[in-house]
Amino acid sequence: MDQKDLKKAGLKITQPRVKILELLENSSKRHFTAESIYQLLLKDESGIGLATVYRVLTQFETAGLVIRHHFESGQSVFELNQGGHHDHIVDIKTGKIVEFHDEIIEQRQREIAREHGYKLVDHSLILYGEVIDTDD
Amino acid sequence: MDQKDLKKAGLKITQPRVKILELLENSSKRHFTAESIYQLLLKDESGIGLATVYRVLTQFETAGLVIRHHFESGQSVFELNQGGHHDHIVDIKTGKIVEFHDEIIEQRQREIAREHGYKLVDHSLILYGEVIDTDD
DNA sequence: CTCAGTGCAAACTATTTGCAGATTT
DNA sequence: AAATCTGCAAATAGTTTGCACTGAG
Repeated sequence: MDQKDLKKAGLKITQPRVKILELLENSSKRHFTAESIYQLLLKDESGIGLATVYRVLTQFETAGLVIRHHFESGQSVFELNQGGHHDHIVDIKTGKIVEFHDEIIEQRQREIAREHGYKLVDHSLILYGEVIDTDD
Repeated sequence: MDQKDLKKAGLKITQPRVKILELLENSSKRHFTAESIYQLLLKDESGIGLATVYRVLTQFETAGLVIRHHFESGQSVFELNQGGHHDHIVDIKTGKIVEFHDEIIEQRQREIAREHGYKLVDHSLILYGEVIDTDD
């Protein structure tokens, strides 16, 4: 079901695009920087350049296959778009990212936008947290 | 009440710091990029360099005088910290920024963090909206 | 007078782009 | 073969830093 998505987006099925898509789908992690993807590809000796990683990710973003986040880090973070919208909790100590979805907040955001005369088009919500007690 | 804050932060009272603080306090706008502050200073022929603007803003941020936001724009946006926490609505057409505060959302964020085993330390919420009809 | 602060240019980080050669269809 | 795509190096945007000089206390 990879290549379908690429074709649908009007993108040729090339080695870099397939490799990157596979990586996004089959990795245990869900969040990547362009650099981290580049590093993973290096191990595979695919010979794919960093510029290509950026180009492919941007194309994927445009095609709606991938979502780009702007966390405080300075680097963009990319994540496969699997439909269900969610927001993120970032562990300020470890950088670990947890996903969540909350209808109360979603609903309230729409109301607030409305109250100010706006239609909510998009939003970005990131919670920064610290683990509460973990003596494992 | 300018210089007090500077002293409290252990910063010498220099022309660039005073000028920038004044600008943040007395402008009709509340949100600035480093570049926009630099441009305003240019008009005053203060001879203050862009590097200094960045240095001063970073010092102000450390001192808690200023808050730095990371909107999608790629540029950091700075705002005078006047105590009351708030979040932002960004008009996707004009870039205009509206502030709001909502206790329901604030409360819910804490609960969600808790539910996931985190203590909420900070958060970033930005709504992107489109004006609903304005035939003025 | 001393040390923090500043301007300028150079350095850096993340990302984008031009171009000639390689790939997909 | 035609058009798209890629790798590399160079370009760009935003921000930071080294250093010799300036200015606040």
